[in-house]
Amino acid sequence: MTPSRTAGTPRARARAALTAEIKQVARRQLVEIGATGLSLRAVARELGLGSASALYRYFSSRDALLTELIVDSYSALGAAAESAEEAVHQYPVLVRWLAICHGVRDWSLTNRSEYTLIFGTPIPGYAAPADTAAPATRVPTLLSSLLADVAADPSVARGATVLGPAARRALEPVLVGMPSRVTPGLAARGLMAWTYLFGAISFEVFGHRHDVIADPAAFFDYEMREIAVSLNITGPAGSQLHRPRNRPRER
Amino acid sequence: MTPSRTAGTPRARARAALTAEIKQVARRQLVEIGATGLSLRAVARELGLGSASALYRYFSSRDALLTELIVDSYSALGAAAESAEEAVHQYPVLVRWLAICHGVRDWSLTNRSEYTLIFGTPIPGYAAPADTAAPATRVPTLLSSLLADVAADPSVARGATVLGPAARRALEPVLVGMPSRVTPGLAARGLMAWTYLFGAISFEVFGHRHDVIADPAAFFDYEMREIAVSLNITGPAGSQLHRPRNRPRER
DNA sequence: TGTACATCAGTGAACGCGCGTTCACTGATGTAC
DNA sequence: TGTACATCAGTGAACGCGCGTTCACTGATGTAC
Repeated sequence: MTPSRTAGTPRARARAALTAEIKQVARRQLVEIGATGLSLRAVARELGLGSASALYRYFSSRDALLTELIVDSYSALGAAAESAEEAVHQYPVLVRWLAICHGVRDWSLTNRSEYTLIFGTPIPGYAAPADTAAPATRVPTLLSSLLADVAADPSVARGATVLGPAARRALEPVLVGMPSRVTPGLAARGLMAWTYLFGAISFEVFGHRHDVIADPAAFFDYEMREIAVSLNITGPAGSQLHRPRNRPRER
Repeated sequence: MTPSRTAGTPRARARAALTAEIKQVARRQLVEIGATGLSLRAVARELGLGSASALYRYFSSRDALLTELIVDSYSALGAAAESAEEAVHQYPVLVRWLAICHGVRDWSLTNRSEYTLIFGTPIPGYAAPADTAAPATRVPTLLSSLLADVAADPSVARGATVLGPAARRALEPVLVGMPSRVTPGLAARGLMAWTYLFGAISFEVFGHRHDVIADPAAFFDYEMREIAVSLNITGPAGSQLHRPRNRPRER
């Protein structure tokens, strides 16, 4: 906040501040109108700028602003997942898995429009540039390293997960990036867990669980434990004891 | 096609035909611009109508047109799932489950914009009226009756699926509408299967599997078989023999 | 420290385009006697 | 069968609004000597 703590000249600081403010306002507007309706003129209006053209000093086009918002969203989601995991890194795998799941869900519910930006309907007429690819992999990467630990943990009972040749070939792109300890069968289960995690959250965020599930948080906890079982993460009997304080309790 | 086969006066027939044509054009435009951008003027233009106001003879507003498209989409999806199941109704549960899954997926990939309409980002500013509720339940209803058959089938090995009190309470709205034979544990698995089915399809339709899975059809078949296992639908050893002709083969 | 110049931020008009909806209207189709 | 009237389909202008982007510009801030 104080000038001494911020790098650069006053002008550079003002620039950085307004850039951030523009994104902030744009994010807020996404809630009401969605990505398709995001309007530079409306953003300028809310910022009190006399003209929309002023924004072109900060973003080269509407799509450039959208791209930055998308990159920021992926990064924020990745950071939320990573810090949730980090907080319980020394606990058993089940606890870490649940921390990631709840971290992702909490972020998604708190930042619905940003979640929608990255996991909702692709924006018509908008082609995501390459910049968005890297931040998009943060959660998958985190899950991969968790899988590696699952594979390495001798205390985890492991059923033989056999993968047919067709499924194995289909999964080739995933297997390439996987830690070597992770067997194809486990990678397949991991991909399914990833699919399920975001499928469940999308259903909740988009309202498809509205009249279906009375207590979404409780059911989410239940279903993620079930998915853990499918990952061969069988919670230790005393896992209740290992659960960190700020995880939702099963009621 | 011939007048004798169509009910009503010539005028009524013309009206029905144009109503259908409007929806057809609107559906086509959804592909390019999405639901938010659906424009009565653009539809009128493509139809060769001299003015957009002519459409108000057929739909009372833009939202009314959207509602009809949504209802139609739910109905078409439901019909696709039902007919896929019907074609293999006499086969074992596993075959029926897979038929439903592939039926839903095939329809969704063929009708991406309609899928997006009902399972994509909610349309900002649009509130779905009650008319959409009933057709939305067709697939869940179909799955419920499949679950009932799973519960009744003595040849299906059933592990005791225990549901904690919290998860059970969370599921109450679902349990109310379930066939009585379906235990809460099975209902929970069924809800998870439903979540997974649409989670996987949404990922595919929205492009999140693009650089991840080389052969989406093959992996989809694999994952739905895995989900079947979680439903305690263990395929009979000879299920290969029972698979109907037009299901994709595992390669 | 003071002056001259360059850089940057923001303005406001303009271009060319889009939209949903209302309304008074012209003509054609259908109906009742 | 023929006429008089009512219903309906489609027109075109208008209202009031929105948008992204370009461009010449004013004034303030920063920099080099």
